[in-house]
Amino acid sequence: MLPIGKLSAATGVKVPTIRYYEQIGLLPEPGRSAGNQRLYGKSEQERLAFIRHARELGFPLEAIRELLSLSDDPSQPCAAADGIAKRQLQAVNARISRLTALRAELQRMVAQGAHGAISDCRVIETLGNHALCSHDHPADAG
Amino acid sequence: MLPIGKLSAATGVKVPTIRYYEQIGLLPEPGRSAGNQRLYGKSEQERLAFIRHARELGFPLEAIRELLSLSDDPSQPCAAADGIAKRQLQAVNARISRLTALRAELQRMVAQGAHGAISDCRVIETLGNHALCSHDHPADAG
DNA sequence: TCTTGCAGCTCTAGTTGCTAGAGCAATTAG
DNA sequence: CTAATTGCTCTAGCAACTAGAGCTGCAAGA
Repeated sequence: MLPIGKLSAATGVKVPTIRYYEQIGLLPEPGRSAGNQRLYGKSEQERLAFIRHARELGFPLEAIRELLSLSDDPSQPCAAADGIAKRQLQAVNARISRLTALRAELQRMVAQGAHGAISDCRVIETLGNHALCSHDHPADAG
Repeated sequence: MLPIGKLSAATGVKVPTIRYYEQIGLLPEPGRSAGNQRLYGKSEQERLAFIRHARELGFPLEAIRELLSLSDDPSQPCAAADGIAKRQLQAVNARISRLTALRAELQRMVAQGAHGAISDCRVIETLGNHALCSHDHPADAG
């Protein structure tokens, strides 16, 4: 049985984050020591490792909650979990293409270089004049 | 002189967002009509367009605040603005490479397909077992 | 003129995924 | 036995908005 600090070290999830996950119901309330300190077993550690890995892959906590509830019921079909992963893949792809377009524009801005005073600064001018920018931007900057 | 709704339509920034920008000091307090409604002129509209464009490029509001204060003083050298843009470009590059790595792992997960029940679901298994994943993940999922 | 209905106002609270701090109790190392 | 570390609860804060309540302003049609 590990106290929270050891669990944190073992999984790489910070202590307040573990307590936060418990608070929002991603982790079950663990047993306590005589002195009221949380004690975790193997299954909680695995569950937390699962959460951590999914977070690293960019899954939002709500998706992780759904994946956990699926895996809590092993008779469920796999398709739901697969769908969640596919949505996440699509989201990542969308963010990559957004960012690639942004990079192109930033590179154009920076390539002009820093010459004189602000009054003829390409960076400021480019940002101020949307017409100088060839493409149109979607709503979210990713 | 435009009321806030027209300014919103003209710039593509939502009405509550405009008020929020005023509240945090990115936009000056505009003049008001006899009935206490905000009225905006050309310069505020340009300033807001600048903010919007920079937000679309992913600049955080603090960087935008700095760019605005630079452009408010046209005798400042351009290098500072250039540095901000370069930092932003680096941040975007970092996020792209993070996301590209994540995409590879998600693609591997999804490529296994949805076969039977959760009990032999590749997605769940991959997330649960970090050892199955060849690379190590940095802290932030981007 | 009246009235209807949209637009605007202020204020508070919620979102996501944590992080930081206060002020205390428990445990552990020396 | 004491000091350092770890743990506890609780509240508040971060970015960058978004949503809602409950009110007022204003323009246009009947």
